[in-house]
Amino acid sequence: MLPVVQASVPAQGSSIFDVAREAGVSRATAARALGGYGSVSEEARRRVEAAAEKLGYSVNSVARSMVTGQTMTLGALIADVSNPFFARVIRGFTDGARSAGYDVVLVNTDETVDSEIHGLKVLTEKRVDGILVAPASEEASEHLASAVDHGQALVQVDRFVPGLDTDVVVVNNYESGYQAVKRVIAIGHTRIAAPLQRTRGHDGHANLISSMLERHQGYRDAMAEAGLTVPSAYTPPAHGRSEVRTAVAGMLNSADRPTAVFGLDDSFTLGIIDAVYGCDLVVPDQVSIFGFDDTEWTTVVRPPLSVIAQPAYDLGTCAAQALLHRIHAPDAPRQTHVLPTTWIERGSIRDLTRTG
Amino acid sequence: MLPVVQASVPAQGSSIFDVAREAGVSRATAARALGGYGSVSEEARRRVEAAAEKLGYSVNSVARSMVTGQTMTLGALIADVSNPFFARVIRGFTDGARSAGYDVVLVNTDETVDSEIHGLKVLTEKRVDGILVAPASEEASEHLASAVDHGQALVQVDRFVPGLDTDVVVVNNYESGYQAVKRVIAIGHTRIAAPLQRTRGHDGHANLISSMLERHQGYRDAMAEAGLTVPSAYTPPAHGRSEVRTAVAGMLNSADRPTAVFGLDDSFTLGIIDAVYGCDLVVPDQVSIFGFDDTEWTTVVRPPLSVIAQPAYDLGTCAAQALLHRIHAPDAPRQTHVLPTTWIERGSIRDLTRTG
DNA sequence: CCCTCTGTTGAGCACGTTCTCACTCGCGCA
DNA sequence: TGCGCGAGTGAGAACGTGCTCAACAGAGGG
Repeated sequence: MLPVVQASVPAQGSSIFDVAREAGVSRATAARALGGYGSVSEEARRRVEAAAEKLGYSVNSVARSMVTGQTMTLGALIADVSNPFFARVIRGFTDGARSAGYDVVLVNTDETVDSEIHGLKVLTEKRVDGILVAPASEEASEHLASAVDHGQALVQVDRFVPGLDTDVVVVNNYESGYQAVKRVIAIGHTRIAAPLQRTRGHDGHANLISSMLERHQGYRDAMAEAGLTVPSAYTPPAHGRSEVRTAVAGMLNSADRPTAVFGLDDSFTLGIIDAVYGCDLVVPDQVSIFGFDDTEWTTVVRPPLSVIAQPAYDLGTCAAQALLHRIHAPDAPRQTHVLPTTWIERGSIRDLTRTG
Repeated sequence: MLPVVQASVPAQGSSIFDVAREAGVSRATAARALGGYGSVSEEARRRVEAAAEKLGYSVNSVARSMVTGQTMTLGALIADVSNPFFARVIRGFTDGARSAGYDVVLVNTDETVDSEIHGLKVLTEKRVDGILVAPASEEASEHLASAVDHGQALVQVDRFVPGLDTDVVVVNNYESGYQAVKRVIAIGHTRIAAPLQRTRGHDGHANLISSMLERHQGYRDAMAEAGLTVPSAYTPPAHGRSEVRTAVAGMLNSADRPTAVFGLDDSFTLGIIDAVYGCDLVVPDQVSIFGFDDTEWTTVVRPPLSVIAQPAYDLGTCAAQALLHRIHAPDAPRQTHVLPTTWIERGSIRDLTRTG
């Protein structure tokens, strides 16, 4: 009877102990050869490398993390990856992390505080080295403050909780909204609408999002500065594309129809376009539209859409850099990075100062 | 001089040992109380829970993984999260994983074999319990085969490497392309174009992607079956929106202009629309367009776009389920899940059998 | 009184790695 | 010969957890 030949590549993976035995050296020597530290003879190094190759050895990062105290992993707590804006932020974040040898665990919160709390707990237990967060609420943020107190490296992106002592990476939402509306006023518009993000707090929390609030505040200040009043019907609270569609359809059918509508984000702008088409209105002749965030589709609608473009990818890379810097220097002063937006004039806004 | 009071919540986090000491019990008892196994007296349980609360104790998942051998983490090796299709797949995948207590590490490959190899290596070292992969190439896949041989749980999504022994979750790409083109032929079109995905192999690999190939094969078979010849100018190889735009603009300006153009994916369809607009052609009067994948913008272009909709989110959840099942039952027979697509008729295809 | 059974507890091993410490050996120099 | 020195090596600690094993106390039955 032939002896059973042991499989050269065990299913459960081989440890450095197996490599050492195969190479005929101790664990310490094998570790030195593979880890590239200490001093190892040329002969031993060759044998260890051959053994590792033969056994298909793969370092166990989990065990390494036990010793080093770092997981080389970052966490990302965002609303929804399938939202194109966050998708680009995440892409930038993973690229920035990866170039420094870090990987990213992704958690979606759907703007829900409960999910954010649970996600934060899981990421903490997984001992990620840092966390990117787009906070779900300005109000309910004790869990984030607690994480910061425990020394967790945190960076807030897109929006931020006032008073939370972390690095922040945002665009100038207030100024962008203010300037865009000012431009639209300058070409003769006086009736400008801007649906407001509706707070939805099934858990009793307000869910105020600073970025949306600031954009809207910029809009209101530009209106007020020009001496224009904003009827409350122009700022209906809504959540998501279909609610915006309904709300905007209502105001477009009213006697006091706005001449321009401002979409605070991608989904709002889509809802506004839906409503305009539903009311059979012509853009920009009968109603002008402008939005926040320049997604891929803004050039395939007719007329192409004028937008405030924000550098979503760069927000992600910048956040990664800030976070890695924080991990490296925990006590360095917190920084707020404000990235510039770009006004892209296309053809969706009518110039009312020109006749015809 | 006042004695220095030790911080109640140490920055580097407390272990179960600290909790046990605080509660005045042994590590084993504290572990039992917190882990909910074995038997612990009511008194001890209360003291341990109070101590854990006071110290802000958080289980160390890394150490737990050392013992249990599982990380409760899955990996995702996809081309690009900022691609809306993959963003939705990933959302479905993370949702499916999360509902079973798993988290997801995200790695982008940009359809590059080198990145895929490196990403697979990292995920393996991190000892993820399973990996979702949208293979970058049919040809260069030894690394994937090797992972399967080593017992790594793998599921292929959107596309697959023939002969690779894993679960597969796809849509019926061939049939979808075939049926769509057959419909278009049925309403009188004979000159139908479909730009082909260009293989870009800077590393010498072919980078053939089965999903794109199958859609295109369906198109060619439908054409052949109707006795229609496809000039090579109708299937220019291109990569990405701008290359497609250029290629399609060329054929639209030629004498042998197609009456309909089929976009094999989201970015192709966008490029086709770019070209049509650039040539000042009217859709569908002068040229018809239909595409694969129903993204959010397909209803805001005029006319709204007729598409083959695919359940991207469901692909993700289905892949998560398949992967979790595989982890639980490593030797169960491999399955291929084919999810249905939906033909959505909107208004971007002209019926040539009707006059006017 | 002794024995058994049950509830509760603590000691200690294992996971796989990184890294420190101590040891051996060969060589050069006083 | 004795000593120091450096290269190379192995033993072993540490990280924090899950879990097994043995011990111990108290209750209850014979």
